[in-house]
Amino acid sequence: MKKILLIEDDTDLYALLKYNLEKDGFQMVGAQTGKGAVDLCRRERPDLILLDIMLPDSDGLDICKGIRAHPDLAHIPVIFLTARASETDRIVGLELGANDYIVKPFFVRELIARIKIQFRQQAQPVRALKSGALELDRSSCRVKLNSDELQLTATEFKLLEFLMARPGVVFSREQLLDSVWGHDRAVTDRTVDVYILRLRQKIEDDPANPALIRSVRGFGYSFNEAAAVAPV
Amino acid sequence: MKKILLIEDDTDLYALLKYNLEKDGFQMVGAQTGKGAVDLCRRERPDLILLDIMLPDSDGLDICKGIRAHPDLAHIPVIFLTARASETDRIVGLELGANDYIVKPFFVRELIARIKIQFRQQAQPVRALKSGALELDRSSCRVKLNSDELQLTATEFKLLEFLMARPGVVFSREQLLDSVWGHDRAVTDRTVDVYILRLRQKIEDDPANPALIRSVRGFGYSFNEAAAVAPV
DNA sequence: CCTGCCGTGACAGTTGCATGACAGGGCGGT
DNA sequence: ACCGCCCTGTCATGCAACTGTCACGGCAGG
Repeated sequence: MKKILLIEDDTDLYALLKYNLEKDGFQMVGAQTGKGAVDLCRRERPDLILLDIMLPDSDGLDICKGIRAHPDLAHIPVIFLTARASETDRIVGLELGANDYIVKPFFVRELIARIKIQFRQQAQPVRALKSGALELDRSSCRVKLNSDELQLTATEFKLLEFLMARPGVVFSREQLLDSVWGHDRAVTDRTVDVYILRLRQKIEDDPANPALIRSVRGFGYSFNEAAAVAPV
Repeated sequence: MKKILLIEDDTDLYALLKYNLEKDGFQMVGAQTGKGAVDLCRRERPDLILLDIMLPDSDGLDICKGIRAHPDLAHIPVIFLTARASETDRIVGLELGANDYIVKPFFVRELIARIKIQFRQQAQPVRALKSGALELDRSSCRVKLNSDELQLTATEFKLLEFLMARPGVVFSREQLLDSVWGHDRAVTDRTVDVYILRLRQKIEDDPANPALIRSVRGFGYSFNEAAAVAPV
């Protein structure tokens, strides 16, 4: 869950945002004053900061500068919320290191969408498939079974990746050839059998009694969706 | 220099933006129609896309969807430029994968500031990369192995930097050529092999048994994420 | 029982990668 | 402007691993 620090002196707006953002699943911490905002930030380590520029006791721009100057906090996205709509204000705010600049009044849902953009950009592109003891990591092209790394060939990997991404769905040999081998390849459909065999020998505890890759006589093969919840 | 793709049918606005952005040091390519925008993108490989939503022949939202669906283009930031200011339009645009949504009329300088934010976020804040005995310093372009400085050529450095910044992730030769050499270079993919070889000869204790740069047969190469915690 | 589908082992052919050598060219020094 | 060095990119080669096919046998279902 992402933690958002909200610094806004307007009580009504503060409550409105807190309510809506919590409803959207964010954890909210906040202050209605700018004093000690950088310290608060150091303590709370939020994932994002919503910052009013015009605060009664201090300037949001200075707070932003302070955050950007702090090496441990500099990476945290800052979104300005402000009534200052002039061109100069916008430029100054954006060039000061803010990640977005939203002019009041604004739509709450647009704010939420813009917050999510900040998180989306941080999102790790780790794309892993997991099913019980079997783990497949697309980015590193590694497959683990009970934390032991398996040595799969390229075709074996692509076939397993395709099946694991669609658990429970049965694919004919022709479909697998199209999707894994490529439409242009002229390959016998029995080739699929052989690769299923090789995969089973590597990933199944008992290749003769396959628990992960299911043969569907007359149709093809599928990755067993129940494998994830299979008892020991 | 950053390359920006501008898709905007309004001739005046097109010219205005092209002029101002080029004055700011960006390389501009563009189209005044949405037809074949994704293909254009694949050819040009821009660093950012400015996209009008309402085009005479197609929908900017669809173009954005097409770009996000293409694995090689999905990472490119997209900024919508549009006269559609309603809440729903904004939300749809932002949730479709756009990185920003700017409502016409807008300030050109604000647009430029927002473009720069996209590039700022891409910039790696990490000055130094470290993995076990290997250290790479971006600012000084130096690489040390066990505190001994290595003499790397420019291409070797860029390749190592790219791989070390993304440990564990496997990249195809084509991706490496795109990212390290530049997509416009006409270079054989075997060139990558040679540079991997040269890097290994310099950074690996035993180049024949590489511990840092991993070959993934059929896929490409990756920097070994386990290298940092490798036992003695 | 019989037909057709599937599992399995072996094998020839092909691909992919590591490596050494080499020509062209850019860049710095003079 | 000239020269030379080092970088750059390509090629040829050899080896190891992977790929795809076949043939045989077993099993399931009708």
